[in-house]
Amino acid sequence: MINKVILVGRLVKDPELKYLEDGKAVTSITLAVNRNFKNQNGDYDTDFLNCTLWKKNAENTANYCRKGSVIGVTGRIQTRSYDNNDGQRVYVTEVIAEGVKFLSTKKEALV
Amino acid sequence: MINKVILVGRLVKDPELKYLEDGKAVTSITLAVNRNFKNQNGDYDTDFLNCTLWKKNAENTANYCRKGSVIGVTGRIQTRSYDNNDGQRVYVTEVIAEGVKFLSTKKEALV
Amino acid sequence: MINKVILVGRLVKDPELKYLEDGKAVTSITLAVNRNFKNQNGDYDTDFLNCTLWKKNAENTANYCRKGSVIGVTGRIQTRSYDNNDGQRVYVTEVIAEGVKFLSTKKEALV
Amino acid sequence: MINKVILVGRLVKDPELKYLEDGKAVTSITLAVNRNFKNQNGDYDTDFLNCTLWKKNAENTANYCRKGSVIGVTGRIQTRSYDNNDGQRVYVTEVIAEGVKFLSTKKEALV
DNA sequence: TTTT
DNA sequence: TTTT
Repeated sequence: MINKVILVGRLVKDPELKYLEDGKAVTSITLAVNRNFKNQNGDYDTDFLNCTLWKKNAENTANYCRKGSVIGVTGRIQTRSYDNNDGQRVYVTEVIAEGVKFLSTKKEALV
Repeated sequence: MINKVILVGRLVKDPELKYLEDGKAVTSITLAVNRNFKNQNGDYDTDFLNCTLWKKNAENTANYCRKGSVIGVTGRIQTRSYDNNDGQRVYVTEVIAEGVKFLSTKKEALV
Repeated sequence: MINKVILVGRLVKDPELKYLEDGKAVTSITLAVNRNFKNQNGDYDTDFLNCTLWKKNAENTANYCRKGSVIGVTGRIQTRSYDNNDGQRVYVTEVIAEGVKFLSTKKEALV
Repeated sequence: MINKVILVGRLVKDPELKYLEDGKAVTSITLAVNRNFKNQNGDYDTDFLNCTLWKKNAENTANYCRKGSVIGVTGRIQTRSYDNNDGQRVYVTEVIAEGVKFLSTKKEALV
């Protein structure tokens, strides 16, 4: 089946790089993506989309991006669930990045 | 900014059509989208993705699709949050459909 | 930069598999993709989009698909140019497939 | 069927705005999109992709963008053919923009 | 938990 | 709450 996502948005905070026990790099980021159309009050809502980056994508993003950086992410939507402390099932939907593109001000980021 | 999603998957149950007070048609569906790669146990996981359809898209899907139907959805990811009965904030991520395509067996569905 | 294409359409003829001198498998297919909106005469135009598939994607498509098969292709748009026999420069735009999904009638194709 | 394209690239020259006899605004632009992977010589090729913009998208792009501006385009691939002066059939593939996003340096362009 |  |  097909599952493709393409996002361009801004980092809501500095990315934090972690390493799993097996040495794999991971970073979880949240992208603020402003909508292109106005709501009933006449202003633009924004969606806050969680993305998970792996390996080189994780390391590069942690190295080159900061809160406010504009980033393009291509990937897929993934769902998972877990039981929280209150014994309730929590459903999580996030974007798993397959590619990342740095689009911020600095010219070199745009190559 | 950019926020695009393209999915092809199967309906996990019959779609239920509702009408809001203002007369607008809505349908919430869940698409089962099998992944194209195997997990560590050697089988294919599937993601269950909630999509919201509006107006003609909602009505047509309710009329022409059933549990198991293969559907293509194009749209965007949206986030929203609400407080549940226990006073906890719940975060919801769903796909808002802009286009829907019926891809099931019956030839006429594929036009 | 970002360059993503997602198509679902029908094969206009049986795919022909070739092998390059280095042993790499290639298949060039044309997808007929019906538009979702009517032209001024009230009928649906269709776009005929050339796609190039490599390796396993090429071999599987040649093995499992025929004229009329419904196929999903994800990939990127590529441009190239060459000089034809009359010494004229010809510009070619085609889709390079990164993933292929068989969506035809037969149930097993849809896994 | 499904036909979706998402591009982020740079304008290769200033956009030229035209108006058809019926008053509709059109702009044809070419986006230079650098590939994310190296060719056999170790450098990055770039694809030059023709896009056609209509109405407000055409006017805004002509007003706010210049050669070198970074632009996001979402839309579909379209094919058409015509006979050139030498009586030869020429096939054209281009991207018809449905949405445009200005991503250049100037902060305000990124809202 | 939210960016310009 | 999960489809083939």
